[in-house]
Amino acid sequence: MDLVEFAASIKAALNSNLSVVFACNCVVNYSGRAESYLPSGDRIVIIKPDKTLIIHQSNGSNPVNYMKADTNHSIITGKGGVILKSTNLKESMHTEVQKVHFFHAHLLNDTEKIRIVGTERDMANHLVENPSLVSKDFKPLSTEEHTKYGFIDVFGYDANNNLVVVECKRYVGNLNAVTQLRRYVEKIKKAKGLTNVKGVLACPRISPNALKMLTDWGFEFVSLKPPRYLERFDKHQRKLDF
Amino acid sequence: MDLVEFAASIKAALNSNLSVVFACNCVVNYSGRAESYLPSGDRIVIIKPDKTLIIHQSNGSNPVNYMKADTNHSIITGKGGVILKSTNLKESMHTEVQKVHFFHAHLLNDTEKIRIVGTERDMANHLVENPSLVSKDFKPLSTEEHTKYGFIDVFGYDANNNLVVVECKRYVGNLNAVTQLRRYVEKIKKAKGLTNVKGVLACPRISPNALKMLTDWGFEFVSLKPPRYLERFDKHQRKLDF
DNA sequence: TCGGATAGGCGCCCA
DNA sequence: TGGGCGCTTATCCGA
Repeated sequence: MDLVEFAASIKAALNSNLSVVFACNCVVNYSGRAESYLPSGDRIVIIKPDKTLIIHQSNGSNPVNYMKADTNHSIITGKGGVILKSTNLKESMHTEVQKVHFFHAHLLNDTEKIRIVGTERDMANHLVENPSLVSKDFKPLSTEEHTKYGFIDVFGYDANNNLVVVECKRYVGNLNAVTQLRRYVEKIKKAKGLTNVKGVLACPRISPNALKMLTDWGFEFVSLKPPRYLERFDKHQRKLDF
Repeated sequence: MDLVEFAASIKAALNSNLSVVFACNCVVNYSGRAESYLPSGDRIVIIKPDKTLIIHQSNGSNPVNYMKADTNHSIITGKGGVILKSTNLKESMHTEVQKVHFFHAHLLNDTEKIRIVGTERDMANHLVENPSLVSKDFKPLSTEEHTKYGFIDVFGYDANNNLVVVECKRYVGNLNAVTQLRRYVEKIKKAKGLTNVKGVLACPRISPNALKMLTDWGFEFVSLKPPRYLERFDKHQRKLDF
């Protein structure tokens, strides 16, 4: 497809709610929350009906350049090529298109949303249903994250009526997770005027540095994996293989 | 393109280092770090030469499903449709393709890397070159992040030879930034046996809660925007408009 | 809209 | 390879 046809096609598509997909040789400049410059090369460009623009190089799962939804896109044709000019309130991007490898504009019908299981919230609910995973004497009170004491994953008491704060992490517990737990414990101590508040970090495993900081601060580590209710699908699928 | 042709085309493309781009109606199942299920709908699918797979719905800048680089992709054809089976060491994904709207496999030549200005590191360098932005008497020592005391943005002394630790944030300083700064200051105090170590959080602005915690801990807020050396490009481009 | 926190975060650097 | 952390983080959720 030549640049003249490209300019006409993309102009038409941008006035619809089609999804635009093309590959081209281009130069990209961005100015907004930062500044960036990407010299000439072949990339894949997608403009979605919500006016999100993403530009992908041939590696990695993140776009090299992008503009968020509700961006205005316009086409400027000149002797130097075609420029896709994308602007919103705080940012602007210029994509100088030199050569178009292919172009498609297609209506995508999709009303579905992804369902994900195995999040931090799922871990918290799992702990409330199985309090012995925290400790023999743990009595959970709530998973209400937005208490007035902060956004705490699980909250409860031990046998001596000491408050227990549990922070869940899906993956490896690190220094940040420990400081977060510490912040919650201190907040509750101050708010309630208590000196004995237990802190528990529940995650599949924990980094050595984080474990040291955790024990230095008198907190506990509980090994816990996120629940995986759908794990059967893989086996199920295998049965359906043709 | 019918499913038979699609199966043959994608098989051929997967054995090359072409970038594969297609739109289709599909159902996606994922199992790995979590589990997910995405019912039938039209999406854009990209498989890159590095074997990254991304699936995009018609909104937002992130893929709804994805597999990272170095994933193995295979095609299974059956009476129910074509299944793209993607697996790596810890994860698996099944994309059941029901209908193909378009398909492209293209060689993308791109050796360029993006250059970004206005990062946190740029802020740190800017402070070293303009120490008075921190305070009248600030004498910067280094921007070496990976000291044995932690990954500290800027490090220096004040007029009384007190150590000063500066943490930079590109955007709004929040509770997490303050706890991070606090962790660094405490680590240095302990390691060096000091009682007077200053902590400075440098960012464009700061949330009220974070400011309270910052001052409670005796730290300081310095208002600082990330430097934007390339800001002229936009004006420059405007001159070049045809 | 802002603030706080998660994410199947990703990607980069360094020990 | 794993830990630590920035990111034009994006996205969600509650106040």
